[in-house]
Amino acid sequence: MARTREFDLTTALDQAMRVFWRKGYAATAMSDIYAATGLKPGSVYAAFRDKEGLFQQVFEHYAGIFRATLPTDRQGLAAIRAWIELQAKLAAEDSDRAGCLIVNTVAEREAHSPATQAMAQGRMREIRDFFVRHLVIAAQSGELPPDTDIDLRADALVGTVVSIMTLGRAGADAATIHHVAEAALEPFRGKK
Amino acid sequence: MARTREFDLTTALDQAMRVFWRKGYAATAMSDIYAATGLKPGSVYAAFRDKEGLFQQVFEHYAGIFRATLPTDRQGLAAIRAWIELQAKLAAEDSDRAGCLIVNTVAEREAHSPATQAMAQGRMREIRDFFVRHLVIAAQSGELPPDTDIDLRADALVGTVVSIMTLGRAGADAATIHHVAEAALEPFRGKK
DNA sequence: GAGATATATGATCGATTGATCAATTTCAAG
DNA sequence: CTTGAAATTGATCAATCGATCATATATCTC
Repeated sequence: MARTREFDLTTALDQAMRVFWRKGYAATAMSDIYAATGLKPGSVYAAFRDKEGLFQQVFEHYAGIFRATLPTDRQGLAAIRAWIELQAKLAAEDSDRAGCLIVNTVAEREAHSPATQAMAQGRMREIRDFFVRHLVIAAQSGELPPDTDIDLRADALVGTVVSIMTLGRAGADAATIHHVAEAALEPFRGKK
Repeated sequence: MARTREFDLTTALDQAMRVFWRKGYAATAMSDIYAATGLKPGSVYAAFRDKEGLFQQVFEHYAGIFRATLPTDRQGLAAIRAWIELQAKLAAEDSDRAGCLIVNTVAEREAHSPATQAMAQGRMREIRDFFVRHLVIAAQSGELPPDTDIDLRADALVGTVVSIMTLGRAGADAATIHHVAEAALEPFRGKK
């Protein structure tokens, strides 16, 4: 019927992702995308509709990768601790200082359409749900007191992640980032 | 000798500030500045050199206002508590969802020149110094144990502020922001 | 192989970007 | 009042923005 696509969609999304991730949406020009992917305008627009469409697919691509960092082999406080420490490590080691595309996107709110904003808010909710889930497990298993304020602890942990990501993007040094993570895990200290 | 300026520099900076604050640097067009200030291109460029020069003066203008929010009538933990709670209140009530221009600027690092980045990093340091100063006072006055890890506590508090500002910009609801503030002040709870 | 159809290409679109400029206006010094 | 210097104005600059297009090319179905 027709000619086949010569480039790999996922590879292109991955290359475009790095640009949006590092530069942000508004500061990224389509010419940056052409340079990063090696594609020409026509191919990009045929495959991704427009800049916003490209970003949304990039965002979903990122969200999938990001979701894979959530631990599945632990439960309760161990899962929370492991993930916070992993993210702190990644943020402290990230030489690109790109932060987290989800946090970057909700923070660059003005530059995005309502539809894109909603996508990003959805992913933020997903992060919060992860914390709630494991906090509930911890409270039920006796790791945390039964009267633990789950909402407060979940919001505080979301705040910690946002902070770690933003500090990473801002170029804060590793010690600062690890201190933030360490302090955030203090309320769970000494509990198995 | 010459014609006098017809507009007030500080007023213009204040009007331009709101635009950069809300939209970010990259997403702000000079035409947005003309609209916000009522000035024409020639006047803006004559007074502020270029977009970067304008932003730097806007940034200094903001930094002055921001510094004035730091409490001077309290010391030690009371000062820290008061300021964190004030910032949480401001972030939760901010209908513009603009966040904090200092945090926004370090987070939008890629869009700024090294000189502008350095200015923003300097202000971040200033915030940290505020925490260090009052933590030292608290430790010396017995509000905190003498062996308190000042660096860790200061970094954690900086992280809290970054988190509150970013969540505010992201449009998080008031409860989330207040939860972050509340959890951050927990290590100091019960201490006079 | 022929025809149909999707993709690749790169020139090019109008709009907007940051910035400049000549012309005009205004004010202070002499 | 004259004169020089600074400020205002609005047109306009080249460059870049996101996006489109006609054309050429490649692939699948028949």
